[in-house]
Amino acid sequence: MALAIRERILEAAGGTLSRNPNASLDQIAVEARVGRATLFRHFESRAGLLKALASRAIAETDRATRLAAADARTATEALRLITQAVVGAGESFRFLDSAAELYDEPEIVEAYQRQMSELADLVGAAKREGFIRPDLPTAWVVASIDGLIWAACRAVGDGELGVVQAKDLVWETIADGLSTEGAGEDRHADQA
Amino acid sequence: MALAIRERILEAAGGTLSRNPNASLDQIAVEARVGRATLFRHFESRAGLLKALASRAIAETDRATRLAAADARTATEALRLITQAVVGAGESFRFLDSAAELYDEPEIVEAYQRQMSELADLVGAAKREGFIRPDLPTAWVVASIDGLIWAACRAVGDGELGVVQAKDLVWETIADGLSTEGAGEDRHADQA
DNA sequence: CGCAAACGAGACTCTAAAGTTTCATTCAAG
DNA sequence: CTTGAATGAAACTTTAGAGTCTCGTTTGCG
Repeated sequence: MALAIRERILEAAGGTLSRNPNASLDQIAVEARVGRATLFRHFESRAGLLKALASRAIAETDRATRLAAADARTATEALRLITQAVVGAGESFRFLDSAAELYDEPEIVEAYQRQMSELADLVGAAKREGFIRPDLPTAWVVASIDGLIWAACRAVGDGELGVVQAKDLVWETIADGLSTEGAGEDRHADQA
Repeated sequence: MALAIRERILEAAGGTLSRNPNASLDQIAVEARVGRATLFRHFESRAGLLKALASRAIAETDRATRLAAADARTATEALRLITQAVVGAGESFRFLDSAAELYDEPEIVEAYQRQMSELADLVGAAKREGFIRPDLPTAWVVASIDGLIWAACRAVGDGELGVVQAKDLVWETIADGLSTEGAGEDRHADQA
C-alpha cells in the first residue's frame, strides 16, 4: 500500500497548503494521518514534496490537454475543453499560489512555460478561426484566461459556486465578458 | 525625516515581497538601504510590517473608490474608474499574493471584506443600469473582476503590457470578453 | 506462526530567520 | 560647540521548523 500512502500525503499537502500556504510538514503529516518520519520516507524534503505536487498538477493538465486535443475539432473547442478541465481540477492547483519556492526548480518552471506557450499557440489558432479577437495581444488573452480560471477555482473552493456552474461561467465570460450583449456598440461611450 | 524612512521601508517591502513572497526582513532592510535594527524601530515585528503594508493598500483602494464615486455619474463608470485605478496601483498589491499571515489580522480581513462587499454593491447597481448581465451571479462577477485585475497587474509587473494598455484591456475584457463581437449569437454552438 | 518491511512516535541536531541589545556614529537644533 | 535623538553595524538570544535517527509496533505475506 506504499502508493496509497504517498497519494494520501500528496492529497493532504495539496489541501493543507491551499488553505495555509506556509503550513509546516508537521501540519501536513497530521492532516494525512501519517507520522512525520513516514513523510520523509516518501519524499526527500519539503522541496521534493512541493515538486512532486507540482509535477502532479502539470501531468494532470497535460492529460486534460491531450484529451481536449483528441476530442476537439477546432482550436476554439479545445480551448474550452482545456479551460473547463483545469477549473474542474482546480483543487490540485490552488496550492501553487504560494509555491514561490518552485521558481528555482528548472523542471517545473520549464514545464509551466511549455504549457503557457501551448496555450498561447492555441489562442493564436483560435484567433485564426475567428473566435478570439485578433486585435488583442495574445499575452493578454493568455493572462485573462489564467486569471478567470483562477477566479473560478477560488470561487468553487470558497463554496460560492458549484463546479459545473463555474465551468460554464468561465467560458461564457471569456467569450462575451460580463456586460449585456449590446455593450459592444457603446463600449467607449462612457470613456468620453 | 522619520516618515521618509518608514515610507522607504514600506516601499522596499512591497517590492521585495512581490518578487519573493518569503523574503526575510534582512533582504527587505538591504533593499531599503536601512539597518535591520532600524526596521524594528519602525515596525513592531514582521507581522506588524505586513499589516502596515496591507493597511496602506487598503487605504489606497479606499481613496480610489472615493474619487471614483465623486467623479462618476453612473455605477458603471465608477466600476471602470475603480478597476483601472486598482490596476494602476497594482504594484502596491502584488505582495498580497503571499500574505497568508494576514488572514489572522481581524482588522485587515474586515477591511478586505468590506471592500469586496462594496464592489458587490457596485456590481448590483451596474446590473440595474443594464451594464452587467443580470443573469450572472454577483459573486462570479466580483470574482472575475478580481481575477482580471490580478491578471493585468501580473502582466504589467512582468513587462508584458504597459500600464495604460492594461487598464484599457481589463475594462474591454470585462465589457466584451475576449471573443469577436459576433460570438454572442453562437455562444453555445460548439457545446452541442 | 514467523519474518521482513513499513509505520508511528518521539527525541535529537541543525539552521535560518525573528527579535533584542549594545555601542559608536551621524546629524540637526539650539 | 554641545546635546540628544535617530541611525547602522554587529553581536547576541530565541524559536520554529527541517531533516535524522532510534526503537517499539504494526502489517502483510509466505
